[in-house]
Amino acid sequence: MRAEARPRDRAATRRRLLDAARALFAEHGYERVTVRMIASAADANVALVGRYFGSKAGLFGEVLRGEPTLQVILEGDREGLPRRLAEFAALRMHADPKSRILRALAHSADDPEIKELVRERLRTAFIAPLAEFLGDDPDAMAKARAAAALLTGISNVRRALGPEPPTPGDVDRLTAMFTVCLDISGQGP
Amino acid sequence: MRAEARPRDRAATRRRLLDAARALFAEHGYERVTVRMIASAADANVALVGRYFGSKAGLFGEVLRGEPTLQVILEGDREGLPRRLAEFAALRMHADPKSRILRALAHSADDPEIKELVRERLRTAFIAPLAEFLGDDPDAMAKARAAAALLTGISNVRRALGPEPPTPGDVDRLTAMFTVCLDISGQGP
DNA sequence: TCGGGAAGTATACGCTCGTTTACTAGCCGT
DNA sequence: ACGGCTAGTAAACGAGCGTATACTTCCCGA
Repeated sequence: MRAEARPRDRAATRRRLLDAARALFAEHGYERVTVRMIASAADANVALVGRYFGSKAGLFGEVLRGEPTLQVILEGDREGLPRRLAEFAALRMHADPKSRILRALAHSADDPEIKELVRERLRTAFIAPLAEFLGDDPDAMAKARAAAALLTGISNVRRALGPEPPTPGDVDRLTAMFTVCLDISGQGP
Repeated sequence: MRAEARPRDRAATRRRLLDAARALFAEHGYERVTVRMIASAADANVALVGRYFGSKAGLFGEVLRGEPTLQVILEGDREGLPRRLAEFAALRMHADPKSRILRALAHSADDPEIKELVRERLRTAFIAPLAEFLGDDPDAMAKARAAAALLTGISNVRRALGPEPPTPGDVDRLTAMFTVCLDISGQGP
């Protein structure tokens, strides 16, 4: 199949590889994805991964760098934050392809280079913004860490046990957990 | 070195392999551990893994089967459970070699056979006992799942960001999170 | 004592991985 | 129109993986 050839376009091919890598890394994590899988999904040649991104790790790094942060969830009132986090964790994190990168964070390699990329990403995209949102609370970092633990843990369990759709009760429970985690007293409806 | 030979003892060798596998799987997860690493750590020959356990997956399954459940933590009063869980998550889970297997659960393969082993283990060793402890609450399963999510997530974050020793405040925060998660009203000192 | 079975060993097989190299083919300015 | 930069390709490399096989070494009971 694929009878007709594609025009030769470095930028477009690079983007196709990046998109394919983003989807696959989010779905399976770093180690379970091969450069051949990425190239195949992008309908490109394997060698181009090396050519355009240096290496598989370089490509992974660029994927991480391009992923959105938690900024969207943080925009809004303080009282509603726990529920926004809970809804993100229960509903959006797995459905929205732009948010699934957190799954990859949860089960990636202990290859030092990759580990450093993941660490940096988890800090700058999640914990640091959340801590900043919490203000000058001296425990802000610890609270953000605990929230990150809950968020990634939800991803783990859903992955291991099956992605059954969460009930409203589940979202309420997660909301309560985020509330006490972040020490936010106000409670939504 | 190792100048003198060991007596030939099938049972002992098997046990050494099992112990080495348990430690390594707990430390690195299923995929990052090779049968050669296990054999080397056990000071045994690679082929014996296949001989005694059938395959790497078979060995992994036997490791999981031999791991203790949460039973020890569940023994005790209902009000103290959240704190026992929090202390386990913050302190014992990473220090006690007998408990570290939960780390492996968090970042293991999506090879179907391994995935099923992990799923089964997570259910029978953690979620099911915890749900049973909670009584005939119709939400018991959902609560246990959320608790499992928090527990494995803590492992993730500690692994990714570094295992800095948790502060008493961290344990208090986790206690509060487990409390609202399991909907246990009583609060310890 | 000595032969057979079992414990343990060395090694090779087939495969997949990330990466690299040598090559082909298309476009564009002159 | 054509030569040269460049996107894209095919294939191979070396390493590491799980596994299987043929072999050696040891012990113990007849």
